[in-house]
Amino acid sequence: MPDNNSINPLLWLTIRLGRLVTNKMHQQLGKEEQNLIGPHMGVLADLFQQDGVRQQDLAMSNLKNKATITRSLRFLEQEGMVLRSPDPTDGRTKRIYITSQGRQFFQKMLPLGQNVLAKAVQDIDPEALEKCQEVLYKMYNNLNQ
Amino acid sequence: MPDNNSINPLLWLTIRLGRLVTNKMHQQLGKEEQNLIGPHMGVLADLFQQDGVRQQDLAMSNLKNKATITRSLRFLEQEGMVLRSPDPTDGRTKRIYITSQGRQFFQKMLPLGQNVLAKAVQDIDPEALEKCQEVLYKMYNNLNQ
DNA sequence: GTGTTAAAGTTGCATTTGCAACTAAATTAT
DNA sequence: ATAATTTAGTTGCAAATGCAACTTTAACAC
Repeated sequence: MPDNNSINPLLWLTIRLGRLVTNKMHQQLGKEEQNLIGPHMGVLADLFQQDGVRQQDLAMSNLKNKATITRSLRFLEQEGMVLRSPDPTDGRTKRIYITSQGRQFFQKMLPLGQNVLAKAVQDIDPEALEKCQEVLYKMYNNLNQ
Repeated sequence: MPDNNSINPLLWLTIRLGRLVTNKMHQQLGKEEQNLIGPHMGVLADLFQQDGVRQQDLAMSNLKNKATITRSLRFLEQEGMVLRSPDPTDGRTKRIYITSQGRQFFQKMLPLGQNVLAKAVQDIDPEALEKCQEVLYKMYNNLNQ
């Protein structure tokens, strides 16, 4: 039976592990890169996987407010990492593209994620990890409706 | 073989799921409670489970900077949720206690977490969930060294 | 077609946050 | 014992964030 009078450990873990991974990723970055890109990494990561999207799309996938995305993109554009071009068929919309510089930069960051991952999964059965990932993915989809 | 040229889905999931759960918890709160306690909920949650701890302990378990904890506690103290009393044996340290008002308030919040949990885990095999939780716990401990 | 409603993005404002520098107290070295 | 180092907590500052209000454009109603 569910214990309604104490904190659920699964929710607690998702929140804290997410924060821990975020912090560790941030620590992996050098000082320059921390200031350069820290909190905007998620936006760049999304664009690395798919660009040409709208700011609203980035807001939803990043789970951040669209105003925050506006400012992240302004920053990333100043740094030459992304481009904003007006949508030809919808005057309200801007399509966001990652530049080759942005892509190169992000690619340099990928091994840092591998470092964090390696530490996170040490001594964990790969099959259990795979199953865990599937469950997390289901939880994500369940909640993100 | 590990794919070093793309974003690792497990890390991505931990970060995004944590953010999603945090957002959903926040949405569960009423307007008053959002302003009252939103980002300080984690501190109150920790104190609900164990109080009499130092601010530094709260910073570590919350994975936040100790300066942030200072300010969260100042806020929570003003709201009558916590007490700060000087440690009798160490003049640098303050011991933090949750008040009965704080405990009552947090207890009212617990069902909201159950709502989020119920949506998150729907249609997931309970045994798989249990295994997943164990893996997350291991990852947390691995990273938090 | 005109008027109404909805959507995409931006800005003002207040809050949260981390870092670095600081104070005060305890611990360690010598 | 005294000096140097470490630790707990606070504060100044700059950056990130969300909400609400706003502008501009599109979609819809009639």
